[in-house]
Amino acid sequence: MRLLLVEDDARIAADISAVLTGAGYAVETAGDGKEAWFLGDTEDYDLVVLDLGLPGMDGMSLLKRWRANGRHMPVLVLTARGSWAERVEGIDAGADDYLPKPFQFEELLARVRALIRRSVGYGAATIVIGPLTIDTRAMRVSVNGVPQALTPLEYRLVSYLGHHRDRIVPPAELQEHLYGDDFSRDANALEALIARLRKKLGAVSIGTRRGFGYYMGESEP
Amino acid sequence: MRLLLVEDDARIAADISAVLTGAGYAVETAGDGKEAWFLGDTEDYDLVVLDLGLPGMDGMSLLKRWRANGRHMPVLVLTARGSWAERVEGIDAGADDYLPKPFQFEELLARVRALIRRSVGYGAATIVIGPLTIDTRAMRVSVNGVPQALTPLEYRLVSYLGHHRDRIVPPAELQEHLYGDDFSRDANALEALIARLRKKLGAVSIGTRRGFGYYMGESEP
DNA sequence: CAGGCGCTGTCAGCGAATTGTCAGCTTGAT
DNA sequence: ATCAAGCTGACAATTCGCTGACAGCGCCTG
Repeated sequence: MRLLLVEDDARIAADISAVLTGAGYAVETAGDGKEAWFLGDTEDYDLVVLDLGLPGMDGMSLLKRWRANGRHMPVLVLTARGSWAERVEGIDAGADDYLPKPFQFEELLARVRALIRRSVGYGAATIVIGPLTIDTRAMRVSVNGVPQALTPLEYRLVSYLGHHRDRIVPPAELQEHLYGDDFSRDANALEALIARLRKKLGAVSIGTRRGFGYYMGESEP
Repeated sequence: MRLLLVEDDARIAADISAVLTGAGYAVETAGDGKEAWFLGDTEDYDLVVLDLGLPGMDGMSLLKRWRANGRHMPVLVLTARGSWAERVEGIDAGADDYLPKPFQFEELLARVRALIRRSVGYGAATIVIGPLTIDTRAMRVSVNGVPQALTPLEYRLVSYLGHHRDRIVPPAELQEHLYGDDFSRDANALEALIARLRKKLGAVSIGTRRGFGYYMGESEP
């Protein structure tokens, strides 16, 4: 799961980012409205956490412009001023949920989970592919009912492939979702990761189409 | 996805073309305004990348004339002079997005993706030619509903011919698309590739017009 | 603070799929 | 009939992806 965090206060951004990263999400941060606009308009995120009252561009108009451009990702709005009028305006603008500051990180996580579940699984919090089961709520994976201990990166990988089942995912896309914009990684890092994952899940789980990418589920020609 | 790149500087054109091709688009290049006008007016592109300041015909009037002729494909304008007045004029003329030079290729790709997504809305981009179906999103090809295992190069070849159906494509153009500027390859490499592809797809699929080139679909003189 | 441990990136080597090359053959045009 | 363009099968070279080992890093524990 790939998240965009829009927050101008660097200190707060770092805290929230740490919490979300710790929960297994790939988090990218935008510090001002312009950057947020560009990222949200051009990249694919599974969810946006948006703080109102940004420098550069008002958070509310940012949201409106995304929606006007047909961007439908769920947006969780953080606001210090939880007035009723603002809530209405925000929902009009296309916000999916509100969280008044200050808040507990627990609650942030719960709402993030709820929004993602609502948008990706049509209510279903588990993905089943053959003998493999991915519980996106508990972030656990089991094979033939036997729970597997996956590392955070491994989980993000199965999760992404699971959400895009029956589709060939190019390595570049996986890199982007796993590592964000960080281009420092060797291409081999991904291959090593996949090798470890296959060892844990059993060879049947992740398929390769040489020259194209990886997939889970039915995609064999 | 089929793109037209209008750029007079051959060196820059080659670079951009390579990047876009690498991202999976079928790219054609026009080096001057007249050629661009002709191609943009007669062929169907999913997006045009237009550099202003061309010889032969001003990019801005080119754009205006396309729009006047009812061509609605998205246009991404590249400009060295990102002045406010010019932006306004460009948007008036029908540009969908601006990218000031110099730019990172990453950013170009992101904007191209965004424009295409906005215009087609992730529509199922499948090309059907007789018994042959090309799913450009899943990068899969099937004959009479039976999926075929194609190698990356083979796929790029059918994809290109599919995008240019009913048109004779000269071997040189195919070479350029498949291999870029890399002239090291023997001319026979392409013929060998086509032979392998025909074997997989059935002989009916790719036609030869001796002395002119290859084609898919109908091509009676 | 030292030591241990789990996670992940890097490296090097291997095997296999993909693709280029070659030589000879077929086909179509003049 | 002749010749060049194009086709094809075999083979070689190259590239791609996989794997096991190792090392650096951060985190936890004692």
